[in-house]
Amino acid sequence: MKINDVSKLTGLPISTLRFYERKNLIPDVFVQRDANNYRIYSEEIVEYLNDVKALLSVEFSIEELSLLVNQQLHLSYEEKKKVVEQKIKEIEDIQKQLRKSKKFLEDVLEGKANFQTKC
Amino acid sequence: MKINDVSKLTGLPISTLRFYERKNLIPDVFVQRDANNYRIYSEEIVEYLNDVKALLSVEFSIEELSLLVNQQLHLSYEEKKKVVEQKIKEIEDIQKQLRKSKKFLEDVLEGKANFQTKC
DNA sequence: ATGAACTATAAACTTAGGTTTATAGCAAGA
DNA sequence: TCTTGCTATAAACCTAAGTTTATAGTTCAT
Repeated sequence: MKINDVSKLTGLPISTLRFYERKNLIPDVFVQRDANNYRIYSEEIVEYLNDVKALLSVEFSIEELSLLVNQQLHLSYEEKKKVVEQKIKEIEDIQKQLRKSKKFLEDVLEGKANFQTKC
Repeated sequence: MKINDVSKLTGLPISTLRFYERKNLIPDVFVQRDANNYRIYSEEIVEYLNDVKALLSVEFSIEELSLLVNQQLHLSYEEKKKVVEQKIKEIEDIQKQLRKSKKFLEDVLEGKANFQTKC
């Protein structure tokens, strides 16, 4: 697969795929170069990038995710577990916050809360 | 209340309070100027800013929120309702995404999924 | 009445997460 | 073969959301 195929299958712009690679977010196993220096991707990159997209979309930064992906070989089980459990906690905090915001907006709709009345 | 009090009560840096004001996120009713041009805030600003923080933290941009806060006087009920319902939908999408990401990380912990085995 | 602490503004700076541009080498169908 | 399209890199550019800096006026405790 060449970069344009990956872009179409994942919805990520080509420029973003190259950018993620520079940020070390694309392990070598997923991409090699052909005789013309074109990137040739394995099929598995698609599922991998879908996970990456999901994790980046809210809770992980590129830097954090890159560290996790690249250092996991050198991390002990306990260390990995700590990082992942911490992230799960962060997700739960965001979920809590979202429930509050949603409630507030629903109250606004019902006239129970309102930016205006707060003024 | 002066700006330092608001900062302490909300946890927002003074620079951020001034920045939000420049972005029209602080309606005039919450802040006036004294003889020295110092900002004098009403008590209600604290609750307002807590709502603002919650909404900004995930789903709203400053620009969007500023529009909503400033234009709501001129919006019909139906228009406001549309904006707010749209935002609620966005929140629900984020919630869905978060549940997926959390599941993925839990699978990683249990060894069911793994960045490494994906390589 | 003076120095430390607080307030103000404008403008420059910062960081993350990309996107765009300039330039150049392959490719593939008419 | 030629032209349209795909690929490459480096470097410049962009936006959001703040933060920092420079400069100046104000206030308060001692």
